Formats: sequence, C-alpha cells, structure tokens
Amino acid sequence: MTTFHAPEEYSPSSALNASTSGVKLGSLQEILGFHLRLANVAVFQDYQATMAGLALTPKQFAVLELIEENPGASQIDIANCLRMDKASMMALVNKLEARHAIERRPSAVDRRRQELFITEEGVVLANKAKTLRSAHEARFKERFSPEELADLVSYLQRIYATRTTPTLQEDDAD
Amino acid sequence: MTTFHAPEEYSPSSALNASTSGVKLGSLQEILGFHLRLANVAVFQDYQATMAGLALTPKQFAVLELIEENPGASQIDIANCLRMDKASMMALVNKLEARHAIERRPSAVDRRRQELFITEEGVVLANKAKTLRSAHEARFKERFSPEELADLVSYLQRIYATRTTPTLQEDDAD
DNA sequence: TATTGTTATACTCTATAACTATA
DNA sequence: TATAGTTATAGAGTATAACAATA
Repeated sequence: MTTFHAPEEYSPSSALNASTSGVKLGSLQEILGFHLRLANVAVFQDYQATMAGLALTPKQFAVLELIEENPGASQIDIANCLRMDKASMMALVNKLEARHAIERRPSAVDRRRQELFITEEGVVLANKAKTLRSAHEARFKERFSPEELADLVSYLQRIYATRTTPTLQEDDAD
Repeated sequence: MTTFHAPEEYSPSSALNASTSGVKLGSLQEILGFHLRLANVAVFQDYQATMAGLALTPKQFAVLELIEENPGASQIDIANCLRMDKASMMALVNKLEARHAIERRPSAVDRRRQELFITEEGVVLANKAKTLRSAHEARFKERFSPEELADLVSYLQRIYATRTTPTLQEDDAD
C-alpha cells in the first residue's frame, strides 16, 4: 500500500518542460488541448505531492466541498456539476461515506433520493485539506498578477461554460 | 430535470457558475485546478465527438505528431516530453505500431535504442486527424481574440513550464 | 414513462517492478 | 553503474447496462 497510484495523470517528474528534451513540438504547439493537458498534469502532480498524506483525490475533494457548500444535494446534482457519471459518483460517494466524511440521508420529499451531508469529521478533513491546498494553490497563483489570474480563470470558464455538447463520452484529461 | 431539494441553502444557478443545476461552487470557485480540469474535460469531450471515427486518443495523436516532427526520436524522448512513464509509452507506441502508423528501427549508434519513425500510412492518418482537429480547435479558439488566445496559451505554459517540484515521495494517493 | 440510486461488470489507462541487453 | 527497452502485473477510474423503488 505504499505504492504511488495516480488515477488521472501522473508522470515521473524528471522532465523540465515540454521543449527542453530537444524534442520539437511542431504543430502541437498550437493545440489548445495540448497546453491545457500539460497544465493540468503539472497542477495535478503538485497537488499529489502536497496532499499526499490526506489520500483525497481532487475529485473527492471537490465532491466533499460541494456537499459542504450544498447540504442536501443529491448524487446526481454533484455528478452533473462535475460532469461525472452517476455510477462513478456512486463509487466516489461510497468512499467518502466509508471515511465518515459525509453521510446519506433519505429524502422526506422524494423517497428515491438520498440527500448528502458533510459530517463533522468531514469538516475537519475538508479544513485540513483546504489548508494544504492553499499552499499548493499559491505556488501557481504567484506566477500571475491579479489581473492575469482573473483573465486566466475567465478564459478557462469561457472554454467550459457554454456548451453545445455534441455527444458525450467521458474520461478526463487524457 | 434536476430539481434540487436543499433544505436551507438553495440558490438559483447564477450564470457565472460553471456548473449546472444550481449547485454552488463555494471555495471551489477559486481553485485553479478545478477550472483547469473542467476546461480539459470540455475540450476532451469535444475532441472525442469530433474524432470519433479515427480511434486516436489525444495522447496517441500527440505521440504520432511528435514522431513525425522528430524522426528518430526514442520512446523516452517522447515520454519525457509528454510527462509519461516509459512503460505507458511502450503500450502507446505498440498501438500505433500495430496500426502501421509508426515503426521502430534499431539505432545503429546506440543499440539499446529504438528509433521511431512515422510511416506513410501514419502520415495519412495524421493528416486526416489534423483536418478533423482543426474544426475542433476552431470551436474553442473562436471564443477568443488573437491577443486573448496568445495570453491564454502563455499562461498555461507558465503553469507547466517552470516547475517547483515539491519532492514527489512515494505514498498512497487515493 | 422517467428518474434516483444501486450493483455488477468490463474496459482503459497507468505505474511498479523485474528483467535484458547494451553502454 | 546507468540507461533503453521490454514484459507482466495490479491498481484506480470510468462507463455501460441492468435492476428496484419511486415519481
């Protein structure tokens, strides 16, 4: 259990950057998704290194925060928010529930639903995670002026906000 | 569709929110990796829908292009460039080779190495893929002015180019 | 008939470790 | 001793499909 598993994107961090190995990027240089992916990998790796002790993946963390922020939300609410499948969300919620970080409560209004709530234990975990993450975040944010950062975020939102979804199959980031 | 029965903290979806169905993002709103990931997912999904017929994942495509652009490169060269493990790269290269899109040739200089080359068949595939991708790319790029696009790319590079790698120790991640 | 949750299953991607053959 | 490639294996994440209870 001391093995390092990277569920999403990980690669050994011997590399410096994409062009230092003498490999020319060519037309790849102009591909938005390419830069997006490498940025994602870089952030993910730093996240992993920073949060190693907590065993909380970015998605789990996101779900935890969303439940904290939206008590009573359903699994499907959260899944939609994160563009995830309901079955995948099920597994994720199961893990958080097994850690007693959240709990399911049957809805009184709609008996098909389970409402999700963060537990006190979950709040402790979330706070711990947030503290660690703030250092991680700072490492990247300090590379930008406040204006640049605001622009970057708004550009990213522009990419994913409005959508004329063709069809969907999932996987992320690769 | 998704009705959200939150007992106390329900708020109608603000247009600012990246997400759907009235779920509040809360502190997640300020997390760079969160926006990065959603942008990545959006681009990936569009890529999938666009390139459905070709059965060429973004990574496979990238490897194909890099080999085309850098004839004779080794697997490790490519792997480093894309931040991938050499074993993972192996599997990827195997697939491209099985499709006769690339080929391995033993290096005359260093007999440990296999030099990678794109085949004529590979060039055809790459060109077909590039044609499809240009439509996909345009769908996102048209949301930006030339200046904005240049800024976005340079910001993304700023995220992954220089690396402050905080000692990636082995530990369990999930 | 549609939706929420659920389970089971299979598939894909990736890392780890061990090995070989070279250097 | 280190490096490039290779193989086998195991783990995580995800989607798909089916099902039950409820709307």
